[in-house]
Amino acid sequence: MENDSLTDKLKKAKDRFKSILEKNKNRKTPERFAILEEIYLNQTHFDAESLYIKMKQNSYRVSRATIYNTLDILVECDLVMRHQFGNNKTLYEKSYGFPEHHHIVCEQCGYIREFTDERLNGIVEDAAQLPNNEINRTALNIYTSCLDQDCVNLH
Amino acid sequence: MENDSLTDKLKKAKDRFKSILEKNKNRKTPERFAILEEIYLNQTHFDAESLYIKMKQNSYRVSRATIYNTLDILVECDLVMRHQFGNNKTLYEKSYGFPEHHHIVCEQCGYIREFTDERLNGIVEDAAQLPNNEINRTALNIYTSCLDQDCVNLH
DNA sequence: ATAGTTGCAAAAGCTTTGCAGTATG
DNA sequence: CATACTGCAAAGCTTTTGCAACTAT
Repeated sequence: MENDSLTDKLKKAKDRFKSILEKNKNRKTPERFAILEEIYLNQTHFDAESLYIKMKQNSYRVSRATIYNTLDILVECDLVMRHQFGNNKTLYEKSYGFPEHHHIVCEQCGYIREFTDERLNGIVEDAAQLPNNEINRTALNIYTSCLDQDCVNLH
Repeated sequence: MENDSLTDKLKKAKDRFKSILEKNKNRKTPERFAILEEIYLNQTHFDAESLYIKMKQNSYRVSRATIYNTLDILVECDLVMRHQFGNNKTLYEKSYGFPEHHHIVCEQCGYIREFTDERLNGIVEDAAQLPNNEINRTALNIYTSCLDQDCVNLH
């Protein structure tokens, strides 16, 4: 599934969303699917406001309230991940059908790179050994600075 | 130094703060040292507002603006670390003289545990290998849920 | 003396909430 | 046709900013 095209991934995400909404007796409104589509056909690491603006530009009129509400649901459904990279801004990222990964964030220009490392699993499992707990998610963020002046242009 | 008493650590933190302020030609105001003292003699993982309230309760009157300003400086001086544990709140933690560690955060009750793992260093070094970058800090956060109802009481 | 700091209050930025109207099941 | 959902605007929270008054050097 990780080799699917963008539209394949969108389709699978929609199917998942549909079935979870049905299971939970939530309504399958056009707004919810339009938001999911906007997210899955576009770039990763976005904030709520940019998503709002982008949908307005695409002539799809949704309110901010619906954006926030739907993002909450999508996170709950494991279709979207919520991140915080140290600047008091919440960023989101499509996640269903994409491999788990971690982030390297430049504190100067905000550029975000992704990486994976198998060894992390062992660390996390060992660390979280405590009765009555279950791991929901793990975030490993590496914050860097560019050594050159023109940080933004380098990436 | 990691075996020093709280007051020893405070003293060393004050010395460091003093010398960095002098080096940068910043003023050594009583407010700045009062805030440092409040932080170093108290519990870890606090937010700006609680610090503000606590100082007011201790009859030390500082403005919120000074709290935020001083926290910025303390972070810059490596005397305090800034954290975000996924709930849009910035938490701070005294750090000078305390071993580096990572966090396990219960998403239900907010309880925070700390852990260390030597193996992480290798992962971080391998991940961040890119010219013109330098690592400022690394945050590994494990988010959990309690499986029991009375989550808060269990910890 | 002078410029860095403080305090206060206003403003900014992001997110949540209340409510009237709408549309899904 | 009942009620979950949407849109809008207001409110809430945390953090930042502007400016006059103060004080460390």
